[in-house]
Amino acid sequence: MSTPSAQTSLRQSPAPEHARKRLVDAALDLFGRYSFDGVSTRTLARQARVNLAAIQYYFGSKEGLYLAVARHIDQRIGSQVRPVLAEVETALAARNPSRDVCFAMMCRLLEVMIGTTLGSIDSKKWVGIFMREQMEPSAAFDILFEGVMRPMHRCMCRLAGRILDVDPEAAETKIRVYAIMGQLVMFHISRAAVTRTLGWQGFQSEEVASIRAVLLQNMRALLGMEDARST
Amino acid sequence: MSTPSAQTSLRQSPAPEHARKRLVDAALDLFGRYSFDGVSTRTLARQARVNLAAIQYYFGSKEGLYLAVARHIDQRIGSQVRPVLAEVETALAARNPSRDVCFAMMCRLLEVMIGTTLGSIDSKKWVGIFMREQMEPSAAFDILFEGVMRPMHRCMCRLAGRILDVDPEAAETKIRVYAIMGQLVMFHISRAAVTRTLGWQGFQSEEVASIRAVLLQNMRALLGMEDARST
DNA sequence: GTCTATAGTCGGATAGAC
DNA sequence: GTCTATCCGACTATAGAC
Repeated sequence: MSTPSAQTSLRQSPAPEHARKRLVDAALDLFGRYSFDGVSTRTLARQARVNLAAIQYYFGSKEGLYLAVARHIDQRIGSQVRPVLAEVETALAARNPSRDVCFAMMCRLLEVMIGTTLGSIDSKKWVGIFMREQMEPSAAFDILFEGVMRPMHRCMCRLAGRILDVDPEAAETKIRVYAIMGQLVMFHISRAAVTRTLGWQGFQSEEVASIRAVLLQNMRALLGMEDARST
Repeated sequence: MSTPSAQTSLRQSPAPEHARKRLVDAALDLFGRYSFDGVSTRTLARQARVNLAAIQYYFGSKEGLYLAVARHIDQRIGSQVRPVLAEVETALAARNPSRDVCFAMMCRLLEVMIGTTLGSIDSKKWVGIFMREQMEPSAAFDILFEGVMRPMHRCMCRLAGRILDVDPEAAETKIRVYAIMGQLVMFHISRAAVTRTLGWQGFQSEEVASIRAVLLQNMRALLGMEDARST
């Protein structure tokens, strides 16, 4: 839309030459909702409003398109997450942050995770792909795991290590951090169950706020930070 | 095997007339690993060592087989879970159990969940179906949700309500219980990530014990039961 | 770069013999 | 109840015009 590539008047194709981008967008949506096997190349091409042959032309195969989507997710989410992680790592390396500061950073990471997932409108698309890769890893798993999940987990382990005064590399620490992350993951995985149980229509800002409040409260409890808490 | 239906000698088919059961077993395994769309009827028939037409004959369609699998899971898991839930409900209704007793029952429910999932050998099969239905509900979701998940969640909410002295029907209580459940769900969903991070080969009894220990510890923290805890 | 047409394969389902 | 053979639609991928 920003590049006026065609001087001719209106064509049939709404966005000239951006077939590649439109394919990735459509694939992100459709793969996220219905899984790789659940979407046909015809459906992808139709939703992207490109020709069927464009998938082979740009990505070599349906699987190539899927991997392009994984890289897209990694870039999109990574660009939001990695700066924050770098900040925390710097703080951990340079200074010797106090327990309270580490806890604050831990909460910040949780906020980032909530913000990029539950809080984001288009999160439902990539979260579906992300979760499915967790359950049934393909070549895309490495991209997503190494790019986003492992750095986040490692960073949280270091913070938890300082807060709890335990070895961040210990198996128990890693498990505890996974358990913490699991609380958030639950609301993605079991979205249908949660909304049905609570009579929600979906995850609007109010519902997300309720979840965030519980998760922050739980973070405090799980890291032994509760000094004078009311329940 | 128990019904000697054929008086003839050994046939090609290893189990006479139990085509139906073998199809459900194969479908449980294959659907659990590869999802509904990821498995063809030919693959199903081959693994079940039945004829291709048997799927239509016994279940009407591939989808019919899938629903039969969902009912099978509901029966199989329900038979283990529902008696415990009934026990807890009875205890809650009849007596007025103390906080400690409620906490013990809460831990018991967690143990049941771990035992039927992480602790069970063939759990990986049905857990995959269960989780996929959570993400992408189909007609099978109602069977699994109403049969197993909702009763479990409701029961845990009642216990949590007494332990925390809050309304078991309150949205916050429901969310807190979902968060608790999420800790366990995480280790199913992110099995690949967890094993890779921890250098595990899978979830053997030792690994499950590590997870159980953390989850029980967290349960204590999340329900405010920590009187004199070290960490 | 974009399109049509089609190759070649595999999918779920069915008919009808036994 | 079980099997073979087959229909027919849908699939991914490709060839080649423009």
